[in-house]
Amino acid sequence: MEYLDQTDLTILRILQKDAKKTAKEIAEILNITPSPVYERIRRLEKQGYIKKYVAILDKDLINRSITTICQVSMRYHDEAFIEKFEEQIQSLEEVQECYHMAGQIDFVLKINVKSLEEYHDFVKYKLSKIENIGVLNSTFVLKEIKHTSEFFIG
Amino acid sequence: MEYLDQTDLTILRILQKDAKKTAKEIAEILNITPSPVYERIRRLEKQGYIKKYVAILDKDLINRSITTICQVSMRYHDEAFIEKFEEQIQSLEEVQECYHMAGQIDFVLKINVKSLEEYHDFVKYKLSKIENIGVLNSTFVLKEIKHTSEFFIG
DNA sequence: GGTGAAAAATGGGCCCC
DNA sequence: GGGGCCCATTTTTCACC
Repeated sequence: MEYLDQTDLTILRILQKDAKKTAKEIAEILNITPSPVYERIRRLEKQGYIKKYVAILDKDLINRSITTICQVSMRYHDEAFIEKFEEQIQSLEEVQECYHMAGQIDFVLKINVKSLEEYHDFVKYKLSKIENIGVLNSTFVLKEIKHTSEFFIG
Repeated sequence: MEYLDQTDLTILRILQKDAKKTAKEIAEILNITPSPVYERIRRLEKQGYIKKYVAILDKDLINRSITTICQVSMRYHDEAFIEKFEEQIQSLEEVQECYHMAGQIDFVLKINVKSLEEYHDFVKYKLSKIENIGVLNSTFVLKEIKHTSEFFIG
């Protein structure tokens, strides 16, 4: 694995805040010409540092205002059950995040829905249909204090 | 607030998956010319549906492999304490997400760090320095099953 | 650093509500 | 008459040498 220099890190910091910044703009910040900036960005994409570029939408405007954190524990912990659970979670479009955890809680899920009614339907018809779920504990987000896709670089 | 038609929704679905799709490519999918696609995207940006465009980085490659979910409860629930807590959390760059929750747990945080040692330092020197924290319970992510910035549209 | 290709952005004009 | 779409043009950016 090759290491990144300060120029690479600066480029990554800029792009994870604003992917629309042009190579020219970044070049001005770095006091170099646009060409090496292009090349570095292409390299960072190719090496996998930059996975993709996405638009971040306003969840209230697109009617996904309700966010819940849902803790799930399995009844049995066979490899097969775990894998099947993970597979099924992937396909649930309401689930934005899912983590397999250390400790008593097996999985933590973050779910976005339109309304409390929709969450009810989600749990009733989708989540609880997954077999082998033991404990299922939902808590509702009152306010989003911070939510970013950025990582601290450096 | 104006409503979005199916064309708008399709554009949003495409862009939150891949912001590099050109207006021309989107136009081909929609069977229209690029111009209305441009115009709609500008409008969606102006109206706030699209908040920003960002690069998604690989957290392992940039050395943020350790993710923890941290549950925090406050000792006192004065407005002033809550607001100060929220303010201080905003400025912690290790914290990627923070939600004010309903229920016994006041806040849920998602934190990315390089190593267990760094997490130790984070809790010791940053998080626990915030006054009025009562309970602080960290659990570690063993595996990221799903993590997307996309919302289900529709 | 420079060049050809491509995409973004803009403006005029058309058609259908 | 207005909104949305198409087409043509200019400007900017990209990608490659």
